[in-house]
Amino acid sequence: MAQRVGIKDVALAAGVSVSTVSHALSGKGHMRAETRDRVRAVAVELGYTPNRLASSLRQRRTRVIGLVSDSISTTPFATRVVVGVHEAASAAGLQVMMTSTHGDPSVELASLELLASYRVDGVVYAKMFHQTADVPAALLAMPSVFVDALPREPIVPATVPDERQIGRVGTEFLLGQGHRNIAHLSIVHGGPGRDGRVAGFMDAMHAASIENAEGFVAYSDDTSEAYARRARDVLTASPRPTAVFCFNDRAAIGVYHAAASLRLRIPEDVSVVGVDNLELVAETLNPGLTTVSLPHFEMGVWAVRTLVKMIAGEPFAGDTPSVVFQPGVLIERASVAPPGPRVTKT
Amino acid sequence: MAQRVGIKDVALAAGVSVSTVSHALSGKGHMRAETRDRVRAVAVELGYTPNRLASSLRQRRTRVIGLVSDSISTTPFATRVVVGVHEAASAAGLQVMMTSTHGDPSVELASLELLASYRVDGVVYAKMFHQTADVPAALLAMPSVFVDALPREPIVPATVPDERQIGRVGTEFLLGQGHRNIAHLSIVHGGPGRDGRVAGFMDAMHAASIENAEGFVAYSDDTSEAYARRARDVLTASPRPTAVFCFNDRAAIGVYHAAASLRLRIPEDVSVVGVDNLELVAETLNPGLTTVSLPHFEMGVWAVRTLVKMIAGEPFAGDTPSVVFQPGVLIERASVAPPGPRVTKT
DNA sequence: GTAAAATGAAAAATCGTTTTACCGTGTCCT
DNA sequence: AGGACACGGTAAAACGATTTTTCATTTTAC
Repeated sequence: MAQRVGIKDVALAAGVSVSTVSHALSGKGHMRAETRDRVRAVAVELGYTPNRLASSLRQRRTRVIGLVSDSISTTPFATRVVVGVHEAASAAGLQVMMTSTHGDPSVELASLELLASYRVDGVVYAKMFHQTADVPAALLAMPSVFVDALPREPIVPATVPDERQIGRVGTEFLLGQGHRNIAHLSIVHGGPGRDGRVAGFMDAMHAASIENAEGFVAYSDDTSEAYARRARDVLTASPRPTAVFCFNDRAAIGVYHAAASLRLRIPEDVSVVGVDNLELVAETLNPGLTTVSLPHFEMGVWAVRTLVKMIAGEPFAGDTPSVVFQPGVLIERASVAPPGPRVTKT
Repeated sequence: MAQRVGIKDVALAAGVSVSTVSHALSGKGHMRAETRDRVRAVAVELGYTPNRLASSLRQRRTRVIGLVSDSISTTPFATRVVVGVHEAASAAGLQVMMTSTHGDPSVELASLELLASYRVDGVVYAKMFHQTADVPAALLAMPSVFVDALPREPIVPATVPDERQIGRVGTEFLLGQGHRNIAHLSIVHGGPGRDGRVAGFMDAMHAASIENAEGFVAYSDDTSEAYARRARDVLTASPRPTAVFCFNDRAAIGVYHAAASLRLRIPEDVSVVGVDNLELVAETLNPGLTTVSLPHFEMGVWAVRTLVKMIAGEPFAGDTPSVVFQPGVLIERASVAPPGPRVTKT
C-alpha cells in the first residue's frame, strides 16, 4: 500500500515481463490475445495507474499543451478562449497548462521557459484583444499558434476575429430591417478591431448605396460614461439616426443610458446593435441587446486543432494557412425594430 | 541542435560529472563556489532547459496541482475560483492542470485518474455553487481540498462562503440606512446558499428588534422573469417595503424590471441590495447595484494554500480546520438610499 | 526434412534527472 | 597516534515507463 502499483507489479502478478505488460496495455507489439487480456485484467485488478511522467520522458511527448494568455479573466473573451482551448484539448486527449502573464514580457518569458521545462507538446499564445504582436523567441522552439493576435512576422499560424465581416454583419442586419440613417459609435484609440469594424460598416453602407457613410461614424473613449455622452450627441443630431451600430456592448450600454435620459424608447425610437455578446450584459439590458458575438471560443478550438496537426505532422507547412479570420454571428434579441413612427413590438 | 541540451551536455562542457551539475544547479551538495558558478555559467551559455519530467519522476513530486471543476465558466464564480487558484499556485511555484467535468460523475472519475496519472501533487475539487457533495474515492489517494462544497464526511478540508454572514451584511447595510420594512427576495429551490442567507437576514432583522421577519421573505424561481413577477408582488404589498435584499444579482435585475414597470425609482422609492457582485451586471444596471460579493477568488486562494501545507507536511492534520467559511463583502454602488419621501440622491 | 520466416515473449538500453554511497585528502580533537 | 569528520567531487543506482534487441519456438516453404 505504501507504493503505487507500477508496471513491474503487474508483470510480476501476471507472470510476464514488464515489456509484455507495456505492449499489452498499449496494444503495440504482437502477442496472443489471451496474454494481452490476462495482463489487462491483472492491471485493473491491481488498480494500476500509469505514470505519465515516465511514459512522457521516454516517448518525448507529454500530451500536455501550454496556454499562455495575458489574462485569464479580466474580460469574458479571455475566458471563452480558455474554454475553447480546454474543450478542444480534451477532445484531442490533451491536458492544458495555463499561465497568465498580465501582459508583462518578463513574466511571459518565464512562463514560456516553465512550459518548456515541462516539455509541453506545443503552446497556444493568446492575447486578450485583437492586436499585432512580436513572436517571442522562446516560442519558436516548439509548435505554437497565436490567438487574437497577428504575429509581426508570419512564422506562426494565427487566428483573429474577422472584424470587417463583423462590422458588416451588424450593419447589414439594421439595413435589412429598413434603416438607412445608421450611426456607428466607435472608439478613438483603436487597433485592428476598430478599423475593421468601421471598414465593415462602410462596406455595408456603400453596398446599400448610402453615400457619405463616414459622416455617420462617431468616436468615443472606451468607458460607459464617455459612450453615454457621445451617444447623446449622436441621438440629438438632426436628422436623428434611427439606429446605432456600436463598436462593442459597452458602447451599447452608453446608448441605452443616453436614450433613457433623452426619453427615447428602444427599439421603437432607436434600434441598437452591439458587438461582443456579453451575455450578462445583453440579457440584463432592457430590452435585451441584439449583438454580434465574437468568435473567441471558436478561435480557441481552432488553435488547438491546428496545434495538434503541427505536433503530429510537418511543423506549420503547406496547407496550413498563415492566418485565419473567424466570423462573428449576429445574436438577435429585442433591441432592433424597423424604423419609422409605427411601434412594431409584438 | 537536434537534441535539447541536457545536464549531461553541461557536465561535458564544464568538465565535471553530471552529479556535480545537478548539485550546482540545485545548490544542494557542498562544493567550491568557483565550481558552482562555473557550472551555472556553462548551463546558461548552452541554453540549458531543465527537464521537469525527469526531475519529477525521480523526486516523486511534480509541482503541478490539479483543478477539477464542474465548469470553468458557465458562471463568473467558477472563473473567479480558477483565477484565485492560478494566482496562489503561481505564487507557490506550482502549475495547475484544469479539467472540466460538466458535473458528470464518470467524467469526473476519468479526470481524477488522468490527474493521478500525471502524478499531480494534489487536487482542488471545486463545485460551481455551494452544495454538499460526496468525496470521490479517487480523491483520497492524494492531498485534496474542496471548494464551494461541503464534503459529506469531514475527511477533506473545505471552504465555502459564509452564507449567513452574507445575508446579515446585506441586510445590516439596509438597516443602517434606516430601513425597517425590508423584504428578502429568495429562491424556492435552494441549498445552503438559500438557507444561510435567509438565516442571516433573520439574524439581522431580529437584532434590530424587528418582529415577524419571516413574513418579509418571498420565494421565486431563479430566472429574471420569475424574479420580476415575484418582485412585482413584493413591491405592491402594503405597506410597500422601502428596500429589497435579493438572494442574488439576478433577483436584483428582476426588482429593477418590476420597479421600472411600476414607475418606482431606485433608490428614491425603493433601495435594492444584491448578492454576487457580477461586475458586468452591477455596472450595467442603472443605477449601479449595491451588492455583496461572494468570496470565490478567496476560496481559490485558500484552497491552494492549504493544499500546499498538506503537500508539505502532515496530510490534513491538527491545526487545519475541517471547513472554513469565507465572508462576503459589501460593494457599495448607487442602488441604496435612506427611506422616506425625501429624495437623497446627490 | 531442413532452411527461412514469422511469432511471442524476455532482456537490455534508454529517457534526464536526483540521490546515495563512496573515495581521497586534510584537519581537528583527544 | 588514531579516529571522526569536513570537503569537493564522482560513480552508480534509482525513478517507471517505452523501445529496441535478442532469443527460443513454431510455422511455412520448398
